[in-house]
Amino acid sequence: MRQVPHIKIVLRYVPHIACTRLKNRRLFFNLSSERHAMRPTTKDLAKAAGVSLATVDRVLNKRPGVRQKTVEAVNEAINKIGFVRNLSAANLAKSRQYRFRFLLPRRGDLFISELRDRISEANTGFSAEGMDIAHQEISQVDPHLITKALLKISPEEVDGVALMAPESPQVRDAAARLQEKGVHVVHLISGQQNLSVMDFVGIDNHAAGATAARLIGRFVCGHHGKVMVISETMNARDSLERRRGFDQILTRDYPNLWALPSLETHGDEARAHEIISNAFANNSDIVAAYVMSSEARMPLNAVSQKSDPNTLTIIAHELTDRTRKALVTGELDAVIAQNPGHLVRSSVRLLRARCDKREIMKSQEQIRIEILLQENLLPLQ
Amino acid sequence: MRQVPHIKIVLRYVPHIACTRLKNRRLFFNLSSERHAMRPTTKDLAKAAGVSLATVDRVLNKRPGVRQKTVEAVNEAINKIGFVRNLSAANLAKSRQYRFRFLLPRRGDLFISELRDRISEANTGFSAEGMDIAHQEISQVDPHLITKALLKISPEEVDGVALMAPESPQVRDAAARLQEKGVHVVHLISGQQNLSVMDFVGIDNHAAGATAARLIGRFVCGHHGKVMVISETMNARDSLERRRGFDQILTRDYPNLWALPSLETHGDEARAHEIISNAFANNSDIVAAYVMSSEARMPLNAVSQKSDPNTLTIIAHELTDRTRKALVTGELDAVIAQNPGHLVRSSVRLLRARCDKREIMKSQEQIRIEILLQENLLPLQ
DNA sequence: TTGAAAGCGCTAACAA
DNA sequence: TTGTTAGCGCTTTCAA
Repeated sequence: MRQVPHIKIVLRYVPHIACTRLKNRRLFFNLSSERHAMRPTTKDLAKAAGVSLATVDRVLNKRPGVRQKTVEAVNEAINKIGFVRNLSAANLAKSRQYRFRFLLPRRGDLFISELRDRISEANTGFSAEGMDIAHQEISQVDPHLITKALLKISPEEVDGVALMAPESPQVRDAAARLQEKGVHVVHLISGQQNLSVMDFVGIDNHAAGATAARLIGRFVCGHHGKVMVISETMNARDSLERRRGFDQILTRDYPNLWALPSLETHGDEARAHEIISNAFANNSDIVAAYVMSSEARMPLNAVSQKSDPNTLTIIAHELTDRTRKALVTGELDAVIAQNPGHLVRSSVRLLRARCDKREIMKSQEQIRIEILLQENLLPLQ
Repeated sequence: MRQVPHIKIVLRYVPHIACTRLKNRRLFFNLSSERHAMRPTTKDLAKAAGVSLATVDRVLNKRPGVRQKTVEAVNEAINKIGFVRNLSAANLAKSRQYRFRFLLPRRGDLFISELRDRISEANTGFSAEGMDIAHQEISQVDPHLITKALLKISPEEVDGVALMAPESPQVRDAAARLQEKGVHVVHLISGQQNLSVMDFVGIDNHAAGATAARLIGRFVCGHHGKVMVISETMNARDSLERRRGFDQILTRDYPNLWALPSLETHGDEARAHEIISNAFANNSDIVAAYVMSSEARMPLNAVSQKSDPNTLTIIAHELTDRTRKALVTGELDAVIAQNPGHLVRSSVRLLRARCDKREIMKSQEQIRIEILLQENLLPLQ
């Protein structure tokens, strides 16, 4: 604790002593001629390196047109004086605006609408940081239509796209072309993961399937029987991966259980009821059901109508009003979820990092596979 | 898509067309005399409201000294022109620096060191936003010492404190006095939750205990037997709440299980071994163990030494190197965790919001109760 | 109760 | 290859 000289002057500069204000500290330290506690600025850095502000800026932003020797001198000075750039100042000076678009499937149910809500929330939350975030729905019936929607996007209007669409060669090409035009693309939830250079935001689907199998295996308690697996479609890479992960654990660790071939609802209510009824009719010993797709409403309705949820172990994906209710009533035994808010914010951070040519903390952007039971549901979420 | 007049001029202003730059847009729109797409600034707002910049600022920051009528005029103008303040500019102009301190127990093991790592990570990550984050260890043997440590903190050196310490009247008083001095305080992990006006960052411990009971109940599969409950101490409010939540679910839903009285290790390795050995000696029918405290290493070692983890269902708290390994080998059946990175970042956001007198999004700051199995562990974390 | 004006630290157009 | 300089949008001091 240092003595503050001329305390009245200091106080005069501090109308609301809530948090430290550098300006005061500047004054304070100038008076006591101790400047070390202030954070060095580009100006200090320029002085320390013996160059101009412009050169410092060039080095900091890795812009070309600086001699290697000068670059080194600046970098040395950075370490020496412990310079940390002020992001607020940089953002202000750049006056950047980031326009990001989320492309979501038009045919979506509860989970998509959850996502939409998080997107508009993100738009509100990030708008003070110069972001303009919106979503747009695209038809998913034909990869061609997705491609068309992608090609319509121009770098003059959009800086980044988060695409939620099933993988296909056409879509992949269109996304690549978009990137070349200067519009950054991340794949959201579905689409390729780890495979391409493009970023993927979503859970590891193989692990998610494995988690489902583990929960079912443990919850079923050694009973022998069949496990129903229900998906919207098995054409999507994410469904395939979930199924692979599921089968791997089930066959290895639970010989008492036998997983039936995947039932595909195609998002059609009537069809869902029909194929699920049939499965129950043809298999009297179904002890569990795994609802694999992100829209659980229809399959869940069909399963619950045809069976006793108290004796059947049911696991579904994603937390929506429907699955939350099912969890609370005991209709569902567990939900495996990826947090929509996290998905959206992670996409935004990734796109922004790409725009700024910044590296991202991969580990912080990993989307966790959440296991939700009745007991660990958060009251508000 | 509008036609851009004088495209060459525009291009000249856009050396790296990575993301939109407002400046160009300004130029662009000025040329085509369409200004509506630009985000209004305080200047625009001042003009629209017919007042000066200073007055606008006073209204925006809810500072006193403005006539009610003027306030209303400005607020109307905000809605009319759709003004959204630029946070970067505000931060820059304020040159604020936030100094936050995490006070952690000195006697901590793996989980505390995990927290420490996240704190220094946060310090790196947030330093570009003018934050200076550090941690400090305090002895927890005597509430008096915690109180003393709290009272030593001065608002001239610290803007906010995240306190991880068991609740006690003395500590509560000291924290309150600190707040009065202008140092904001949040309680981290332990300490009061919901009870006081002070913010709490951590999981709902009652729900966490209930989750543990549910998992044990389901994993044990109807076998009859006793459940061992191990804690560091039962003097802490968080342990009590976990125990309450645990008992509630176990007695209500699993009459086949009987929870033994809590064993208290007091963080002592020898004692842990002794009391756990005794418990096994006195109860031949223990089918599960719940390690309730955040440091699971010692209890886990003791339990594993005295029993066969393959037949015993074990649940512990927090993801550390030890529990991660235990999960992978099957020694542990599940881990109930609160993410240390989230805890730290949430504390920082809360403290910052308090410094800025901003409201926070309660729902976004809720710490989730994670259930971790072998299958949903993230590769890097 | 209000307003004018000088910055905050960084960026980028332009000059050299 | 480097430097000078005018802002970016907001805050705050001081004067009125």
